[in-house]
Amino acid sequence: VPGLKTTNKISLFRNAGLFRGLTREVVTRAADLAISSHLNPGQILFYEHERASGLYVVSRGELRSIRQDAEGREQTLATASRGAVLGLAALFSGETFFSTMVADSTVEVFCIEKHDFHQLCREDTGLLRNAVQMLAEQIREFAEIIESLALRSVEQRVAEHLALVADGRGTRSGKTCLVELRLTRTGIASRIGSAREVVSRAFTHLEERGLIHVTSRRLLTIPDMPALSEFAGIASRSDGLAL
Amino acid sequence: VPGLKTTNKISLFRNAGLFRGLTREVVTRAADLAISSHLNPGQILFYEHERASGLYVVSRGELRSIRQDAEGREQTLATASRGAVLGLAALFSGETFFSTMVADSTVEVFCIEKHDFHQLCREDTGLLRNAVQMLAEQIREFAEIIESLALRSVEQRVAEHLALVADGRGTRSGKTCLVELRLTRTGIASRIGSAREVVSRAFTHLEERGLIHVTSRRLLTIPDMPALSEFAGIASRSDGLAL
DNA sequence: CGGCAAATTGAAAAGACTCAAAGTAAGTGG
DNA sequence: CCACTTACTTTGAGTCTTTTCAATTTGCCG
Repeated sequence: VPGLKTTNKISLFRNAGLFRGLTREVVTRAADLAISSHLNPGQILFYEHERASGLYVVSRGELRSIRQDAEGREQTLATASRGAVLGLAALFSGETFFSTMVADSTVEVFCIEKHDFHQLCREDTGLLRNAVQMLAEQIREFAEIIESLALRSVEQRVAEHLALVADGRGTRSGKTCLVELRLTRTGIASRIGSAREVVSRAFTHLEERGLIHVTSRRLLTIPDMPALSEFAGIASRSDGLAL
Repeated sequence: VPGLKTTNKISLFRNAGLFRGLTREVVTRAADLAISSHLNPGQILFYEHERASGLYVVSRGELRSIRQDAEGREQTLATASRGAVLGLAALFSGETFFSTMVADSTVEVFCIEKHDFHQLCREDTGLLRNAVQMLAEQIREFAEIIESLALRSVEQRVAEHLALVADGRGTRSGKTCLVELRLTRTGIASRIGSAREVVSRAFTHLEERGLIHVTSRRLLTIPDMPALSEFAGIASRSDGLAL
C-alpha cells in the first residue's frame, strides 16, 4: 500500500536527526524525493572514492562505515541505524565518499539525489542548520576515535568500548551494569583498531583485574562502571581537568 | 591607525575559507564584530572541554589543535595558519571545544562572539553554507588520520607525512622533490602519533631503503615521489581500487 | 550428534616505546 | 673567534605491547 509506505517514510524522516524540528512541509517534500533500496547483510551501499550522487537515510538495519588497507584489515569509523544519515559530508566537500559503507544486517535506506538535497537546503535554512550540527557532532566523534587510537592501549580501548556500550544500552543498578554485546570479538577489534585475538586477551585481562565479569560470550557484567571508565582513561564530564 | 587595521582585517576575512564568496557587506560586518588578541609561542588559545564562547580566525602565526592524555603525550589533530577558522564545530555541537589549541609561534587571532556569529549565519545563508563545507572537509581529514593511525605502521605514517608536505610545498622536478621541513622530529611525532626517537629511526630506515635522502635536519630530497607514496600506502586519486 | 563459526590460548616475532648516553647544530656572550 | 649554552637529534639496549600463526576449544544450530 503506497499510502502506508509514505506515512512510514514521513515518520522516519521526521525523527531523523537531519530533519528534526523542520516544518511538516519540508519533511514531506524530502520524503517524496526519497527512493527506497534494500541491502543484504554484507552488501556495500557505497565505496570510498566513489562519486557521491546522493544522501541516504537509514530506515531499517545496521550499517558500518569503514576504511580498509590493501591487506583487507579494516577500521570502523561509525555505525548507523534507523534515523541515521549517510554520505552527508561527501555532498558538501569533494565529490566522493570518504569511507565504504557496508550493511551488517538486512537494510533499507532511502536515497535523496544530491541535486534535490541541495535544492531543499536552499529552500529551508533549518535543514542546512541541522546538517551543520550533524557534521559538527561527527567531528567530535572522530576526534574521540583519534585520541583513542593515538593515546590509549588496546586494553584501554576495549574497556572504553565496553563502557560506552554499557552506558548506551546496558542495564544499570548502582555502579553495576549488565550489558549484552551485539558485536563479535572481530567486530569489536574492527571498531577499536586491533585484531580479534588481542581483544580476546583484553577481555581476559579485564576480568582478571575484576573490571568486568564475562557471563557468556555476548553477556557481561561490569561491577563498577566508574572504575572501568577510569581504567579506560575517559574523563567524565564532571571531572575537572587541572592545568 | 585604526583605518589600516580595519582594512587588514577585512582582507583577512575575505580570504578566509569561512567567508569566501560572501558579499562585501557580510564580510565587513563580521570583521567589525571581531576582536583581536595575541598569543606568545606555547600559549593556549583554548582548552578541550572549555565552554566555547566564540570562534577564531587566524591572522598571523601557526597553531595546532591537540589532544593529550594524562601523562602528557599528545596527538595533533590539525594545524592552522592565516585564514584558518578555529572552534567552528564547537559552536554547532555541544558547548565545549573538542581539542586544545596551542600557539606554535607568535599568533594573532580575531574572535567573534558565539552569539554574533549565529546571528550572522541567520542573516546570510552563504556563511552557513561555507561553515558546512569547512566542517565536511575537516571530517574528511579526520577520517584520513584515523585510517593512518589504525592501519599503518609508524614508518608508513612518517612516509605519508613527508609525501604530504612535499606535495604541499616541496619543489618538484620530475619524480624528484626537494622539501624543507618546518617541524622538529618531536613535532612530526605528535602529528603522526608516535615518539621522537621512533620518527628518527624511521628517517634512517627510509633513507636506507632509498626513499628519501636527508640533506640536513630540516632539508630532504625525495628521489621518487610515487615510490614514497606507495610505500606509505596512499592511493593517488588516479589509482583504481579493485573490488 | 556433527559441523561450523567464533573464541581462546600458546608461542614466536615484529613493532613500538622508553631511558640513558652521546652527538650535532646554531646561537650567545665573552 | 672561541667556548658555552641550549635545543634538537641520533643511537643503543632493554622492555613492553601488539601482531601473527597455528592449534584447540567452545558454543550453537540444524
